Amino acid sequence: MLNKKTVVRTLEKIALYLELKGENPFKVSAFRKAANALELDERSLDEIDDYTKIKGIGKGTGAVIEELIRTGESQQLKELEQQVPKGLIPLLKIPGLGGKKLAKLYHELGVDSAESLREACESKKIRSLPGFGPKTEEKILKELERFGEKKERLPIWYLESVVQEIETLLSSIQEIERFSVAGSFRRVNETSKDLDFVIATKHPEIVKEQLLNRLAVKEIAGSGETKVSVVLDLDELVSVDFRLVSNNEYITALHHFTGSKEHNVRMRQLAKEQGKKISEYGVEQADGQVMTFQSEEDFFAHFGLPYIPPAVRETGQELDRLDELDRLVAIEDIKADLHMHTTFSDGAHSVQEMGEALIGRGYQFGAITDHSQSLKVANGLTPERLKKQRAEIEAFNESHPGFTLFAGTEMDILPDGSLDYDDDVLKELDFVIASIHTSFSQPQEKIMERLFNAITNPHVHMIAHPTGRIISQREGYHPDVEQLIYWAKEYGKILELNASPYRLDLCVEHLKLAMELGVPIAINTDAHAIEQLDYMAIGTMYAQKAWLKKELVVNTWSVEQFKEFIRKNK
DNA sequence: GCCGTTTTCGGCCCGACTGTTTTCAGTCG
Repeated sequence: MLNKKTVVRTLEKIALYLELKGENPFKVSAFRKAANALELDERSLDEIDDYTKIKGIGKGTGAVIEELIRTGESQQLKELEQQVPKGLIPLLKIPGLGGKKLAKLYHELGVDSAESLREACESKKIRSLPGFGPKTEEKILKELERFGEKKERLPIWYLESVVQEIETLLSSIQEIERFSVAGSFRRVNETSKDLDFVIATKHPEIVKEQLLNRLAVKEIAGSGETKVSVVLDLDELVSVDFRLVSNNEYITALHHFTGSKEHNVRMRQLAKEQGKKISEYGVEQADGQVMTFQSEEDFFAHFGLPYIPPAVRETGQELDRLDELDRLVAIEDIKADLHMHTTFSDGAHSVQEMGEALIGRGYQFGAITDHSQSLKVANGLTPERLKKQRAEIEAFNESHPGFTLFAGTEMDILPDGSLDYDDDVLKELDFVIASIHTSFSQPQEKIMERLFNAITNPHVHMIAHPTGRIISQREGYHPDVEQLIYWAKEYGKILELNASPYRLDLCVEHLKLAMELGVPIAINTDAHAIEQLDYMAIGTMYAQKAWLKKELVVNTWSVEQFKEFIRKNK
C-alpha cells in the first residue's frame, strides 16, 4: 500500500510546480490545502473510501490521489515536471523570489538553476524585465551568496537564550509599554525559522532606533513604520522581526503574529461568519467600528470562544476541539517536579536549596533524583552516598511541613542491560527513574532489551527521556517508542516528558499515543540548577501540543495520589 | 482547484513592505 506521506508530498509537489508556472495562487493553495487536509485526517489511506468527502479535497485533487493509489504516479505531476525545470524549486527559497517572478525569469531569460540565475544577474539582464530593476538584481546576488550559509531553522534551546537577551533589552527601553515574543517560538515549536516580537509603544521611531543601535545587527532586512526585520550576528545568524503597534492594538497584534497562519485563517473565517473582520489592528464590527482588547482571553471571548493557548494554535483544527481545552494540562496544575539533580552528582545546588526552590514555586512535592554510581562523569552516587543523601532529605522534610521531598535516583540502565543498583538498594528509595546515558549506537534490539529490563523491574517507576534525543543535534538511541509505550501500559509505569528545551522527550507524536493508551506522563525539568526548574513552563506548554489531559500528568496529582502510585510499584 | 441553504459563480484571510512604478504587483508571514 502506498504511503500516505508520499501522497501528501506529491500534492505539495504539484502545488510547488504550479506556483513555479505562475498559476492562479488560489489553485496553488487548493493543492496545498488538499495535502494538508489529507495529512490532518487521522485515518490511514485504505480506511478512507471517498477522498472527496474530506473538506478541501474535491474532484481534481481527489482524482490525483486515486490515480496515485492505483498507479503509483500522477500524470499531472509528470507533465508539470516536463514543463518546469527541477532546478527552479530550490530558488523559491530565495527571499523576494516567488512563483511569478521565477516563472518570468525562466520564460524570458531561461533561468533554470542557481547558476543561470547568477549569470543573468551578473550580465544585468534581469533589470530589463518589467517589474524587475537593478535593486532586485543586487538583492538576488546577495541572497545567492548567502545561500546555505544561514541555518534554515534554529532549535528552541538555542533561541531561548536569544529571546531572553532580547527581552532584557526590550525591558530597558523606556518608550516600550509592553512586549511579548510571538510566532512559532511562543507556540513552543521545536525549531523556528525566525523570532517575532510584538511591542506596544507611542514612540515607534525611538524604539526602532534603539533596537538598531543596541542589537548585534548584521543586516537590516526591512524597515517600515510598524515593522523592523533584522538579521542578528550571534553564534548563529538569527532573523528577528519586531512589530511596533499602539497599546490598544497590542492584543490583536500579538494574536496575529503568534499565528499559526492556519489558526489565523480559521479565526478570520469565523469572524467573517459573525460579520466581523480581524486584522492585527483590531476587530472591525459590522458597523465599521474597530474593537480592541485588553487580553487574549477577551479577544477569544469576543467570538464566543474559550482561551486557546498558543501551543495548540497550530492546524486550525483546535477550533473543533474547544470542549477539550479545559482539561488540558496547564502550568497552574503542576504540583511537583520529579526529576532533578543536586551537588551530590552533577547539579549546582544542594538538596536543601533545590527543595526550597520547589516550595518557592508553589509545589507540594518533589523528588531528588541524582545520577547512579556508574555514571562517573556526573559523580554518580554509591549506595553509601545515597544513604547519606536520604538523611539530608528526611531532615529537610522534618523542617518543612506541608511539603514532601521524595528520595529518588536517576539510575543508569547499563550497556549490558543490567541496572546500576541492586534491588535491595532500589527498594529503599521512594522514586526510581531509569534511563540510558551510554552506548547509544547499539542495535535497536539491544536497546529495547535494556529498556525492557528496566521497565519490568518492580522497583522502577519511570523511564526518563525515553529516546535520548537532543533537538536538531542528536537523534538518540532509536528505541521502538511505540513498543515502549505499550510496555509502560502493561507494567503500569510512568514515561517522562523531559521539559528541558534540549530534549522535549517524549515528543508530541509519542505523547499522543501514550495518552490514547492512558499511560501516565511526568513532565520533569531534569534541572541541574535552580533556574532550570523554570523549564516546567516550556514542558507544560509542549505537552499541550499533544493535547495532554491533566489527569494523566503525574505532576498534577495530589501527594496522596502519588504516594499511592509509588507504593503500588514496590 | 474548492466551496456553498443567503450563492453553482465569484469568492478564496489580511495587511506591510519593497521595488517597481507614477498607482501597483509580488512576496511574505
